[in-house]
Amino acid sequence: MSENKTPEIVLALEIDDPALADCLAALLGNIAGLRLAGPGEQAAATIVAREPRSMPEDIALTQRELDVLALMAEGASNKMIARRLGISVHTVKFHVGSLLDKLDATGRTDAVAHAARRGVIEL
Amino acid sequence: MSENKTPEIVLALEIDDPALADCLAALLGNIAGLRLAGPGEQAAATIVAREPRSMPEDIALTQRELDVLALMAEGASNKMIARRLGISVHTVKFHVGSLLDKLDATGRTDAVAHAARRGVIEL
DNA sequence: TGTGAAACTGGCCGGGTGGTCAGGACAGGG
DNA sequence: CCCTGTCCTGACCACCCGGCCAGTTTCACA
Repeated sequence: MSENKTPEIVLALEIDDPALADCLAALLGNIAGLRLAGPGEQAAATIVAREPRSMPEDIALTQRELDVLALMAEGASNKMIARRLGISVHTVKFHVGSLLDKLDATGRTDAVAHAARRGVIEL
Repeated sequence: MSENKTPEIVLALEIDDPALADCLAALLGNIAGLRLAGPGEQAAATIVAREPRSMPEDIALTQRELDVLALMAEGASNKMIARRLGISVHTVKFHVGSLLDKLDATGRTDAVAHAARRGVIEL
C-alpha cells in the first residue's frame, strides 16, 4: 500500500455510440490511477456522449427573448423582468407573447417547461 | 492525412471539484489518441462530476400534490387541473398553495422550475 | 429609397392567479 | 377522546397574465 495518494479515480461510461464506447474503454482501461466503474458502482465522474441529438437546432429566439426567458425560468413576474431589464412591462409582455408563440406554449409555465425540455435553457 | 483511424477523441471537462479536475486533466493529458477540448471546442464526449448535490432526499410531497405538480408542469391552469383530477378549482388552489410553500417558490412557474431542478419531476 | 424585422411603448379588458379568511370529512396516534 | 394531518370545498379580493388594439425608433438589406 505505502502512500496511496491516488486511490484510483472511478469513471462511469454513458455513451450511446458503441464504437466510441469501446474505443474509450480501451484507451482508459489500462491507465494507472484510473479505473472504469463496474455495474451499479458509484463513480467519481461520468463520461457522457449523447449525440443522437434529434434537435433541429435551438429555435430561433432573439437575444431579448432569451433574456426574458431566463428571468421567467427564475419565476420572475413581468414587472420584475421589466425592472431587471430596464424596459416597460408592456415590452415584457410583448416578448413573452412571442415566446409563447415560438415555443408553442399556452402560458409562461408551459413555456419554461418546453424550453427546458429542448435545451434552450438550463435549469 | 492517409487513413487516420484514430483522429484523437476530444474530451470536455465539466467538473465542480477543482482538485479532481486537475487530477483527471493530468492523467488524460498525455494519452495517445485522446485530447482535452479547448474553450468552446466541440467535444465527442464530456466528463461530468457534479457532486455537491445538496439534496436531502425529495421533499415530502403528498400524492395529491405530486398529481397537481405534474399537471402544472404540463402548463395546465387551475381549472384544467380541477377537471382532470375531478376536484374543485378551490382545492387545486389549496394544493398549489402548499406546493409553493414546500418548494419555496413565488409562483407556479417558479415551482415547476424548482421541482425540476431537484428531480422531483422529470421534464 | 423603400421594405422588413427587431425592439420598444401605450391603453384596454376578460380571465387567471395567489393569498386569506372560513369550514367539513376521515384516518391514525397520543 | 382529543389531536394531528391530509384532503376537500366555499368565498372574497388585489393583482397578474395574456391577447387585442395602436404607435415609435433603429438598423440591415434590396
